[in-house]
Amino acid sequence: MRAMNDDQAKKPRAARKGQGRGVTMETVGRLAGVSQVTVSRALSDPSKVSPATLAKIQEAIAQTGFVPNALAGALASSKSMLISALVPSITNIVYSSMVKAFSEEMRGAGYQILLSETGFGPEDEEKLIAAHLSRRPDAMFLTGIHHSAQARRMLLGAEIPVAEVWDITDSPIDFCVGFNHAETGRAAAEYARRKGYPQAGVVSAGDERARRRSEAFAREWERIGGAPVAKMLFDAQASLANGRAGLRGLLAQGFTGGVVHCSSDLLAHGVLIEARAQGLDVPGQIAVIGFGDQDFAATVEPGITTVRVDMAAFGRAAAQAMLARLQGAGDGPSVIDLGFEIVERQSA
Amino acid sequence: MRAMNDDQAKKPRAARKGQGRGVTMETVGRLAGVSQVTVSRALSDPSKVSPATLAKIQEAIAQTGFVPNALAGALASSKSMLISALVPSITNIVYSSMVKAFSEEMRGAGYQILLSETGFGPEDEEKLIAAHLSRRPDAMFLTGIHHSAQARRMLLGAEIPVAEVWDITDSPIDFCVGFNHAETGRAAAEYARRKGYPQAGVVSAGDERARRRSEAFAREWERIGGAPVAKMLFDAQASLANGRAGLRGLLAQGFTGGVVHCSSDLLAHGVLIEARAQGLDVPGQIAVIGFGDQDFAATVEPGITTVRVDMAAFGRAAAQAMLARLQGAGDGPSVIDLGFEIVERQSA
DNA sequence: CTGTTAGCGCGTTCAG
DNA sequence: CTGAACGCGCTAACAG
Repeated sequence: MRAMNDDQAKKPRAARKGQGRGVTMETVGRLAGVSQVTVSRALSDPSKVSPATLAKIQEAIAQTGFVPNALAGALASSKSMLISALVPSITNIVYSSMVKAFSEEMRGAGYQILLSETGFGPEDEEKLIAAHLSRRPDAMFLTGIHHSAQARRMLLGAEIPVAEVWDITDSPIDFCVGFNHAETGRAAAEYARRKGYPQAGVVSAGDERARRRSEAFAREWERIGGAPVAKMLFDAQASLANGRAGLRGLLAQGFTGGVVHCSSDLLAHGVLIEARAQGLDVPGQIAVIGFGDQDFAATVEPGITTVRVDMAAFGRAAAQAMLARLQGAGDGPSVIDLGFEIVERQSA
Repeated sequence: MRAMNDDQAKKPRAARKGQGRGVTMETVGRLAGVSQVTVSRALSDPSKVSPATLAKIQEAIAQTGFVPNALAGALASSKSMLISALVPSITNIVYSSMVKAFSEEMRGAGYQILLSETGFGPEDEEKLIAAHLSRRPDAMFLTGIHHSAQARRMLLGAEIPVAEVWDITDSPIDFCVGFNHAETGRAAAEYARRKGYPQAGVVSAGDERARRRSEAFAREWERIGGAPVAKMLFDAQASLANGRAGLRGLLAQGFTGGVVHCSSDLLAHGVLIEARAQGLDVPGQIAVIGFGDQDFAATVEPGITTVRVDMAAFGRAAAQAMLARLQGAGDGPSVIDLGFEIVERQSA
């Protein structure tokens, strides 16, 4: 290991004192001619130290390249300034833009984010939660509202603010921010019925919330008089390729034309590409409704009619509510419904 | 704050003992009739404890909901099992897929990832590095090879493995894994020349490495006899909209047809969409070369000819080299060039 | 404004 | 196989 140029690699790190690392407040204090506590104070609240000693301390810090040990600080103060965040997937723009906004907001208040992917399904989420809690985060950001009983217990036991984002429920662990997924499906169905499409199909990715949106669409469509809905339900994540395959599958099921409700814009885009490849007119023969209003939805031709949800807003709202709790500003609302909006473009 | 139902919010956390939190190895030990060390041993190496006491300890843990305090553990052992990672943007699939692969690999070895976004440009990267180092990570994952002198010094002082990923250099801080960006531009230029396109244009996003690829393309194109290259250089991140605007810009500059080299597939896709919108034939009138081989590149019509780099492989390679160093397996290579490959499709 | 004294919860010796 | 003692680097009272 570079720079680990000791003879005995097994030797505890602490034995390598006096080198670049191992610079503590004690070291800095000695160099500045003050005690360790004074250094601590100078760092946490410079106004509690005289300008003269402050200067000496700062110089000593610069000379030694001292970097405070946040681990020790957290242990002593019971404040880690760490927020742990769990998302199904960081490569999915939907979640990454959510945590991005959340992180930026939290960083502004001095917090750092410990981020992990849970994959879909709460199996190993439990182990991840335990691993995260062992770092003693000051709060936790979770995606979705479905967590194992054991997970809930651990979270409650941790006695920290817990945000459940991207979905809402009446019984959050602590508080939740998001929107009603089923409602978006119903709204889309109503919109599509109004437009008078003869048939409807759904293409859905293999994620529980996506399914909930699709199911709601289909149920509502049929409830308000639509013909039975053709379905293509994938187990995999959404992708353009699945969108294309989705339309082909619908067609193979005897779907002859009408509206296709997709659980994401990515799938919708795939449907669009396949429709064009097959010479089908959009929205004349195939109309498409997506979900998410990702930036490409407005840019492709034809533009994708979709359900807009502001993921960045979710992240920000979660951060604000969390910060309020962290600052002990009482409990605040525990269900924050940010809603959604249907954006009409050319595809449906 | 939920569950923070003390009267005095100001009261130190430590004062709330005997509740759900504040369960320590001491607590567990008392319940199991053993000392704290024994609990520690039972957790770190069950074989060092008799089966009987092990069982009692496990029961006590289950009863109390004990979660080990990794902060204290790290402080005592100088091993945080934390890896810090810095990427320009987590919403960019290029980087997120890299860290995803990296994280999965590292998690397999028991490490967790502290992830932050640096944005582009090394200004605040420095502060972020300091913040991360204060958590005493066991190693660090950096994107790119351009870091301030101060940053380099801190990193060297930390005496931990440092991976610089996504680009290569002969003088890494510790080790780097990636490919030669300029080389991809040159290879693309050579490919395009061979295809006999009459003119060339570039559309580039505002990121230093993207620029390096574009510049190399233009220089090589002109060096091997091509006509002067038209350029559309954006300051912003790549997007479909910028791709469309890029082609419009090129056209406005008098570019009448030929090959367009894009710094990413996203831009290339935008160029494709704009070409179609303007009734331009691809690749007859406008040929397009992208970069990245993102999954949609093969799925759109026409398929995008692009430069494939395996980001997941970068993440994995970085993790493997890092783990080797973490396990003290000597230094290993310090420059890991994973190369790239031109993927020919219909767009050029 | 500054120093002293105690822990924070856990690993790591060293004895039994 | 188990326990006592000590220290990791820092914050939190309490004195001066």
